[in-house]
Amino acid sequence: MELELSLKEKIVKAFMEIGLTLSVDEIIIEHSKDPSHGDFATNAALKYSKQLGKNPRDVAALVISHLDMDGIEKVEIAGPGFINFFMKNDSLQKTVRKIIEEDSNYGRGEKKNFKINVEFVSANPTGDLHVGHARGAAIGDSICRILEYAGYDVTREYYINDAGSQILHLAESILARYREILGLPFELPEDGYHGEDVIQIAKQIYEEIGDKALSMDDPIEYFKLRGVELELEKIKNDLKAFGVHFDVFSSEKKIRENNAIEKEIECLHNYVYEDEGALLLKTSDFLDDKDRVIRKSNGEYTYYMPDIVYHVDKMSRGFDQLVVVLGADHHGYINRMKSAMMMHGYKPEVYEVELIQMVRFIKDGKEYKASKRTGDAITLRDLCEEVGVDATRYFFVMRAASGHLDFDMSLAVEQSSSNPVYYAQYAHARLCSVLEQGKDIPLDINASHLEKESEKALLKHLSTFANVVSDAAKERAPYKITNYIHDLAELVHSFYTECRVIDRDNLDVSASRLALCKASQITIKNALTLIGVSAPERM
RNA sequence: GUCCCUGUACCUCAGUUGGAUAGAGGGUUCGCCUCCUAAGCGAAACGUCGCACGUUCGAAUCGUGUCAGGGACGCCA
Repeated sequence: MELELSLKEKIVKAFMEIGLTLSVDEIIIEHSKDPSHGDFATNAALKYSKQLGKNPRDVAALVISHLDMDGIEKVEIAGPGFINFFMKNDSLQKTVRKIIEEDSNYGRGEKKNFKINVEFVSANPTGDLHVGHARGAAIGDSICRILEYAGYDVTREYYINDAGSQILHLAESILARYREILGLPFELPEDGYHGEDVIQIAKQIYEEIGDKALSMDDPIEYFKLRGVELELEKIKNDLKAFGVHFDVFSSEKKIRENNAIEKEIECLHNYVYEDEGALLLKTSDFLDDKDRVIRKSNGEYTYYMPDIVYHVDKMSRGFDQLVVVLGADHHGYINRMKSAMMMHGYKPEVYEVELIQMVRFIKDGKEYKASKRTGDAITLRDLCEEVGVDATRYFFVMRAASGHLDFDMSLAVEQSSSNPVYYAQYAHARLCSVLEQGKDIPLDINASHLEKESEKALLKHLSTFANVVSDAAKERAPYKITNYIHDLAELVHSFYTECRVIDRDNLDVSASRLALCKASQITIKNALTLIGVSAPERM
C-alpha cells in the first residue's frame, strides 16, 4: 500500500480513538524538507485541536499514544504541534519492490468509473495548426494521458467547424487557385485564404479530377467538402507526428443536420425570445451578464447555437464531465455555455474550460514572431522541425495553462543541463546505462542496503508518484508532472554522483542500488510518458 | 464602465489547498572526471512574496481595500 495513504489511515484511526471522526482526505501529509523533521509530517493536531477543546501539543501527544507504530521508527512532537514521522527504512524500501513489480503501471490510479470527455485543438480546417493550437494540443493531450492513468475513462474529441462562413471562404479560395491552374481568369476572395497550402490543395484536387469541377452544378459545395477533408488530413498528420490522437471527430455540419438546431430551440423555448427580428437566449437568467443572440435578424444562426446542440449531444452520450481546452480569448464564452447547460438541468460544473494563455517565443533573447519558411505565424510543424517533439511538448506543459508562457527556442534546442528536457532524459539514459552494465548482478528488490541520505531522499520521492498523478489529474495540471520529473531527475543525478552503483567487491550494496536505479528508471519513464515525451535509453 | 487573469530573486516561474529557516531553472562567481554517461555534481551571491488593513496559534497562500500589467466584453468565430 501507498506509504502516505497508510500513514493517513493510521492517523484517522488514532483520532477516532480519541473521539474525532475524520476522513482520510482531511489529513494532510507533508514531506519534510529538513531531515531533522522526519520523513513525513502532519499538522492534523493543530488543525483539529479546537474541535477537541485541547491545546495542539496535547492533542498531538494523545494521537501519538493511540498510533499504530507498524513501519514507523519514531514520532516526535515539534513546534506548535506538528507530528513528525520517522519511517523505518524497510517501509520506505518496500516502494522499490512495488515499483519493479508494477513496472509500467506504477503510479496508476484505481478505476474511477467516471467518464470524461476532453475536447481540445478543434482548429478550423482552413490552414495549418499554429502555436496556440500547438500548446492546446500538448496540454490537452497530456491532461488526457494523466486522467487515463489516474483511472478515469477519457474520450478525446475534436470539434470540426466545417459549416460556417470560413469554410465558404476556403472553398472560394481553392476554386480561385483551381481556375488559376487551369489558366482561367480568377479572383481571390477578399476574406479568403491566401496561403501556400491552399495552392497545394487546389493542385491536388486538379490532379484528382482534372477540370471536371467546371462542369459541376455546385462546384463550391464540392470544394468545401474536399477542401475540408484535405485540410483535416494535414492537421491529423501534424498531430500524429506530435504524438496526439483523437477518439472522436465531431462535425458541426452533421450537428446541423435533421433540424437539430430547430429542435434545440424548441426545447429551450422557455428561454427564447425575439427582439428586433433576432432570436435571443435568456442566458442572463443564469450566469451570463446579458442575453445572447442565437439567430441573427437575417435568419442565420450564430456559432453559439450549434455549439449548444453539440454540447448537449456530448452530455447525451453519457459523460460525467466535459472538459474543453480553449484559448484565453474565449473567456467570455464560458458562462454563456454553462448557462445553456443549466437550461437543460445540468449542473454548471459539468462544463469545465481550461483556458490556455498566449505563448511568446524568445530566440537569442529577443521575441520571435514569424515562421522562417512562410513568413506567417509559427506553425506546429515548424516547431517539430526546429525544436523537436520532445522539447516542444515539455516546454508547452511545464507552466500552468492559465499563465503566459515564454518559450525560449534557443534553450529548447540546447543540449545541456540548462534544458530541462535533456536534464530529465539524461537521468533516464544514465540509469539505463548502469543497469545494462550491471545486468549480471541480480537485483535486490527488497533494497535492503540503502542507507545514504541521497538514496533515502530518492526513495521518498519515488513513493509519492501516485499522489502527484492523482493531484495533477484533479487539477488538470500537467505542469505538476514536469515539476515532479525535474525533482526526480535532480535526486537521481545527486544519488548517481554520491553513490557508486556497481561495485564488484560489494555486491550486496550493488544489488540494492541497482534495484533503486531500476525503480527510478521506471518512474521517470512513466512520468515522461504522461506528457508524451520519450525516455531514451542512450544519449 | 463591467468581468476575468497575473504581480514571489536581475530574468522565467514553482510553492503540496493556511504550516517549521519562501524554492527551482537561466544568468553570474568558485570548486569537482585515473572510477558506472561532466548532457553531471557541490558551493557562493541574489527577496519589502506589488502595497495596506483584517481573519488566527501561524498568511506568499484566505477576506476587504488599493496600485500596476495583460485580456474579455458584436446580430464575429
